[in-house]
Amino acid sequence: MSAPVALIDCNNYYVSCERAFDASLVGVPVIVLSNNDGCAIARSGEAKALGIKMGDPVHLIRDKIKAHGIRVLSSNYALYGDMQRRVVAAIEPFARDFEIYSIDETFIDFAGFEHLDLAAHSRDMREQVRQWTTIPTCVGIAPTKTLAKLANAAAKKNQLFDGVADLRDEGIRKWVLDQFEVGDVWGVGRATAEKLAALDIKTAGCLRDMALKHARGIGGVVLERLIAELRGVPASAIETVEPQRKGMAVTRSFGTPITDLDMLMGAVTQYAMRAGEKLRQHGLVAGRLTVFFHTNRHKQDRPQYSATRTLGMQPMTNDGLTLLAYARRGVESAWRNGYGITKAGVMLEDLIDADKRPLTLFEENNERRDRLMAAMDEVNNRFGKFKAVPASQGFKREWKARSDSRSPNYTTRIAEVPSVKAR
DNA sequence: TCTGGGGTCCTAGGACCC
DNA sequence: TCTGGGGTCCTAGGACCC
Repeated sequence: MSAPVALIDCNNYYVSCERAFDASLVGVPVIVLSNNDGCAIARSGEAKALGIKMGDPVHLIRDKIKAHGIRVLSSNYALYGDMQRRVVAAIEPFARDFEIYSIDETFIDFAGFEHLDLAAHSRDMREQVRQWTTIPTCVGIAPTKTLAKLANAAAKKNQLFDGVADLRDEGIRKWVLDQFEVGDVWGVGRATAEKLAALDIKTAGCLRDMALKHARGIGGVVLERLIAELRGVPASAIETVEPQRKGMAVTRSFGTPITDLDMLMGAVTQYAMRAGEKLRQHGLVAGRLTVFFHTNRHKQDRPQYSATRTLGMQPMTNDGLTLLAYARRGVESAWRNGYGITKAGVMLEDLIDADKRPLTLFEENNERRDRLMAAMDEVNNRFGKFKAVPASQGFKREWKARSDSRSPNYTTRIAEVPSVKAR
């Protein structure tokens, strides 16, 4: 049998982070909203029990929120990102190697740990995370990542497991696989689940037993690999080094629709500058920029317009003002009067390390510009976002996303650190 | 009034080459 | 009747994930 892997996953992560600093949120239904306060992207157990679904638009559940006194919070990514560091620090001593898979999930390589009682070991790990961060977690152990995902889901769903499910045992594995729907399997989305259902493949157990050749026709190599994993044959390794990123994006919905070119330029200016900041943070340059904007697709009775412009950038760059110039060009060429634009974004592709950047013929010396960017980064880091901006960003930012009930930056801004009062 | 943001991977098809 | 056979590279779009 292949070496065991585990997945440790934080329960209701964003809500749990908020609860770590606000005891009044414990024991009551809580939801955390997406950017722009649009829909529910995290729910406490109590909120789930009230029937709030992942992604429910908040304006459609107003009645429920009111009737049950559900606490509603805007998302606070600075807090969640910082808490993740603490969670990972607690996990680290328990693992030989690990892969941070998402903001609330970490895969663990337990190769060489087989002599331990891994369930007990995992319970100790959960306890460590809880002690350091108050955040509750579940752990799934299995021979493959896909099975570890299912094990984790089983640990969350079934009290019997007491937070840690080990699917290395064939009998338990079979029992669990027959309990989960095919759409619950990691990598099976709605489209594939529908195709499989038409073939009467409805549970994870059925999917495991599907003929590989048949699977290839339905879901390509992806589904084929997934079935191998369900059978206990690893098709995806634990990636312990962070892979080079392929793209980077800054996109936002607007608090109110934009009908004016200058105002759209204001938003796009901010996104391009922010994209440049992200490039510099990661020590990268980009060779291609895409700018897009569109109307509200949920309002089909209104005039719709959607535009995308992709521009090659030579030389490759991470200079904010250069990115901005490309983005402006794209927006100008695509703009049409008479539409209410509700979302726009800047995306960067062809990323490489800044020090591997190919030099082009007759390239100018960029030292002054590099210093300007470094100075802007410094100002914005020290004094807060958007303190140093190009004039085209404007000062009003009327299109700014809503974020009406964001919690304080308890751990990342000194002025917002909670204080303990002596009595 | 009102529906997120940021990623990855795969596939099909076109352009181009020998 | 009938119009090569590979390759590579690039792009757009779909599907999926958290």
